[in-house]
Amino acid sequence: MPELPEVETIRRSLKTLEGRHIVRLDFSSLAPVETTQPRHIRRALADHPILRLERRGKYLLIRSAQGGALVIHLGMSGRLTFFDPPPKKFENHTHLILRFEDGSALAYQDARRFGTLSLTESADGTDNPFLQRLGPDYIDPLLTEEQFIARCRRHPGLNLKALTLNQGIASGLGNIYACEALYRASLDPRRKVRRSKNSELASLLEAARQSLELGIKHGGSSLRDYFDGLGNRGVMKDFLQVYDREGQPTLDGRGTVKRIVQQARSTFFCPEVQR
DNA sequence: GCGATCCTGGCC
DNA sequence: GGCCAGGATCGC
Repeated sequence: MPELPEVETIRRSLKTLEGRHIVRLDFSSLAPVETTQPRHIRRALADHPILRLERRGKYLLIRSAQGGALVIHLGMSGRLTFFDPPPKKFENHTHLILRFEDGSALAYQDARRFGTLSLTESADGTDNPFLQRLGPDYIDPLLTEEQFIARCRRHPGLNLKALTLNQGIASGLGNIYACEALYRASLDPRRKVRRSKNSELASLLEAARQSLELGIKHGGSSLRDYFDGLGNRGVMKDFLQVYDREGQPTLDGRGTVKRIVQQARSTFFCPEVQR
């Protein structure tokens, strides 16, 4: 479900968590398949305040004043919601509840359980297997064109759609913003990296940045499941050029949107614009 | 590099 | 009942 703009919006909406003292962590018996042992997570977080929230690609980090951080991936259906006061009974599929000293709570909910809950004890996350394989953030200003192109060139056989979805090359794009970025760069998602010029890869980086920043500006795309940490919707859906518009004109009216399947996922694109 | 696979829920 | 869904890993 959530891509970089959605996770960033959630992060910003949960600024209220900073300084809140965690007194208890309640895990469900059906936590996501990839969950670090609850007792390890408890040991790292319980009885200490939250220092701040960080983001790496689509991962959200809840950093404890103790130094370590809970590393959350929301998968397809994950949701984080702050409650003050919390309800007596939480919604179905709530797998973790952080309870704070003042009675408020943060709930992690994930029906499909594709998400992950893990830990890092280091500042840079290099001790965490998920963060370890992550490439630089697309919106990290320290990521240069040259570096991005070099990282792309390691995968000459990938088509451009698969390239954009690969979090090891650069991180943060998911299916929505991958389609949007390729449209913005006027690049055909079926084209191979080896058939692409350096200037085209550079324009893909720039297009990805603009697509993601626009998503952040509009609070993310609420298509079905996504809400920020306070339960608010994002309006980016109204600004999407091609995603979920099969058979309709692109938002800017430059052509008609087609849907194809790549890597077993829908790609929305406009053949008249993208070559 | 590609397809199958992990899950549940909503919609036709 | 079948198909689809903001994801990513794993085995061939």
